[in-house]
Amino acid sequence: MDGSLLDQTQHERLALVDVNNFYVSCERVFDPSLRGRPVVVLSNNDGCVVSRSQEAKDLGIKTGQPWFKLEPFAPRWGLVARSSNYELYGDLSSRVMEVLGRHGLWQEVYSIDESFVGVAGTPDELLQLARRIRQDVLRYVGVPVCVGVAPTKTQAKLANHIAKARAELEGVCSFDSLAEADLWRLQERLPVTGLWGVGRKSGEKLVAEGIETIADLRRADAAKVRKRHSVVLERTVRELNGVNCLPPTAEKADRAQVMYSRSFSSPVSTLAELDEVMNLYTQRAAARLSAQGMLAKVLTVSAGTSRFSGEASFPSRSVALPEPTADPVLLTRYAVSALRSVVVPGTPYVRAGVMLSGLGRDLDHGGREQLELFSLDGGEDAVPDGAGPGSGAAPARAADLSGLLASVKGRFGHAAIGLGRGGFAEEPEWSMKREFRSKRFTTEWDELPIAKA
DNA sequence: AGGTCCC
DNA sequence: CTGGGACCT
Repeated sequence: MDGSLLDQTQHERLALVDVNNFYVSCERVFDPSLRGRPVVVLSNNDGCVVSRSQEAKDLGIKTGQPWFKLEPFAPRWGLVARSSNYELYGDLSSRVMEVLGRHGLWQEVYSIDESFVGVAGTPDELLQLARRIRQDVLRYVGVPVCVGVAPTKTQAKLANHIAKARAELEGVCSFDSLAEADLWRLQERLPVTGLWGVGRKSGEKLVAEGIETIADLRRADAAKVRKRHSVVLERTVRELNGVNCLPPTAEKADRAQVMYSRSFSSPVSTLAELDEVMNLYTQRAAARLSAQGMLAKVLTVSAGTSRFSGEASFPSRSVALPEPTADPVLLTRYAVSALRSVVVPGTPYVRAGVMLSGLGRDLDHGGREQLELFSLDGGEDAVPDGAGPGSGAAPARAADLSGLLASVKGRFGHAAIGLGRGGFAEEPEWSMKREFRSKRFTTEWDELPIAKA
């Protein structure tokens, strides 16, 4: 039956919306000169390709390719590289999600650039809605998305792939608007590997059993698939047949650990520099910790030399903290001395990290995310409510300090304040290489785009 | 704990 | 080709 012509009943469906070439698309929002050209976004330290524009894909560039191998060809190809700018991507991501949320009955953010959205309507209405979603994201945020609409998550993923692959669909594919026969024909031509939930391993195994296309898998006996493979794959089969069996991805449970680990642009071998590194990294980790309202019981520091040259060494050390804390001052002190105790001066370290674990909820944290700047300086405001006489003045101060740091950074930029070297505006020498980073147009006051009328 | 998958 | 997280067996 051709849904779009005959079927006027209401359906509840899922839309899977994702941004095309997300990082590259973000870069293009603020730099239109990148449109229509091959563009790649590089990983930390400008190491290798993590996102490619369509034009870059057409050149045969693969994700994971090291930039230094590509760079010589860049001028000839007109290829442009950008360092990753996660502040920008994170911010644009939340704007995309906000727009999607307006259109759905419910929303499940699946990753930085994709989201499931609950939709309902007749087949025609669903198709219109999908088109409107695409238009709105383009108009309000400026990035292109594809939309796949179907009865189950697996099918919605598939619909989304089809929307991407077939230009004539203009970024939108809704199963209810396809004739059943056309849908089968499409699935007969698509390899089973690459379907959501079918990775390389099970893909190979399926092919060996004669299940080569998505249509083959859809026709397969679910019970047999479960026996031979797994319940996961059984669910995929059932989902392909229109039976919802993937529950909403669970609310993200509290993290078990917070880690901040980076490699340097150039090796670091002096204690003074390693102190600086620990200073900065621990403050980053502590900020994340307190943003999530958690306290840590254990701190682990580590450093590492290059794996490629000579004797590799990966010194690390864990410290049990005297009490659960998120206090950046305390944590930084422990981190600096812990790393000092395991590191050998003169060794060329290329990366270091701080991990906070043994996490628990900070019970005193509820609803106090946004601390006012002046709550610290005197008056009754300096005494947090609920703190009885003699009880916990020190932890309260720590919480306030985290909030204060976050709030100042939010208002005046990341370099505005910090402990020790953390507050220096100038980047230290070992800072991650991000030679081609665009401005943080939407999250730093000093980097707002300027419009001239 | 190890395997698999996904982003 | 790197790392992290989630889920399953």
